[in-house]
Amino acid sequence: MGGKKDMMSGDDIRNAGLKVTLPRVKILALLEQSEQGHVSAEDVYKLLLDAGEDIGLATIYRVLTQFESAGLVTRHHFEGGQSVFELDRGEHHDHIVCIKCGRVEEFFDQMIEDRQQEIAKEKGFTVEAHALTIYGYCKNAACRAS
Amino acid sequence: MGGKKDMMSGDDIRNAGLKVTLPRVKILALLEQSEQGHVSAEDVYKLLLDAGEDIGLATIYRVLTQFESAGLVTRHHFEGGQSVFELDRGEHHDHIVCIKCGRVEEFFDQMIEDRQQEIAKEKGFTVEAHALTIYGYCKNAACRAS
DNA sequence: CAACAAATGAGATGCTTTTGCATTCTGCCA
DNA sequence: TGGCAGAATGCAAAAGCATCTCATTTGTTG
Ligand SMILES: [Mn+2]
Ligand SMILES: [Mn+2]
Ligand SMILES: [Zn+2]
Ligand SMILES: [Zn+2]
Repeated sequence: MGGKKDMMSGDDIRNAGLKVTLPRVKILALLEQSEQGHVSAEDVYKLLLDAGEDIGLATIYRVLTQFESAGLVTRHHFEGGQSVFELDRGEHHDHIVCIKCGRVEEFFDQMIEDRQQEIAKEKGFTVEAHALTIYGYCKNAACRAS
Repeated sequence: MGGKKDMMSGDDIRNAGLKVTLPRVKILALLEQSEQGHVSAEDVYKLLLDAGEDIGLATIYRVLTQFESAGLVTRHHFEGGQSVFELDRGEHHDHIVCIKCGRVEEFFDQMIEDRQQEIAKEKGFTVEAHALTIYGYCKNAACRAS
């Protein structure tokens, strides 16, 4: 349960019951190689354009949503309007985001995970998901000057 | 730091550097008495209409945003499109939301708060804010049937 | 390689939130 | 208390993000 995975391929697309099309392959590859790992649909659109792939924004949204349903991709709702996507490598984690430069770092803390379960139990809830995002200034010099 | 506050009034509006207008008074009163405590701008709009106050939706958004800047109100970005607002009574807390009926409960856990600080420190971040929301099914019978 | 279903692109559309502007209201002072 | 300047409001238009429609193109399978 929740194993690792390093490389996504056309097989993953096929296994999701989707046709292996050029847009899907390119989008998956981009997520794979993406510097930051956390990108908006528009980021994907522009990065692909830079790479010479003119794929419609509507298709990007559609594909990302399909990938999400298939469990290949995770969607986050950080502050700032646009949804942010990242490849789902099977290991849950939460995020800490720099509100100055946008840098995103990941973390996983079992203690926090456990406490959430306990809190939910106390309140009679069954946990399906959770979103924890810390916002602050990263160590970057330029981000320090508040 | 972070004291309690039970009743908001025109003074709070004035102290925020805002004129005490009917829309502002009504919106603040509604948040004060609101059943659920967590309402969208449209909720506010409709509830006020029901109460016979026809205040423009644009004004509601403007006022809520101003209240937020003034620290009278907190805005949350739960899943589901609309922003959710609540009166800021000065005591930080996080939320657990039923994805079936929408019920929102609040909790505060010092252990989770502390761990976040530690994690941020490890990563060289200065924490400015955080958002933790647990999603699941509440104890309500109708919400149990997954 | 034909045939058909699935997928794509471009633009329309939907929804939430913000903004521009003419009109109305508040707070303040004479 | 009356009047004024600036602030606030309402309405409609616009903006931002995401989804949908539909004609056309592209995988996939036999
Ligand atoms: Mn991540
Ligand atoms: Mn709350
Ligand atoms: Zn930074
Ligand atoms: Zn419920």
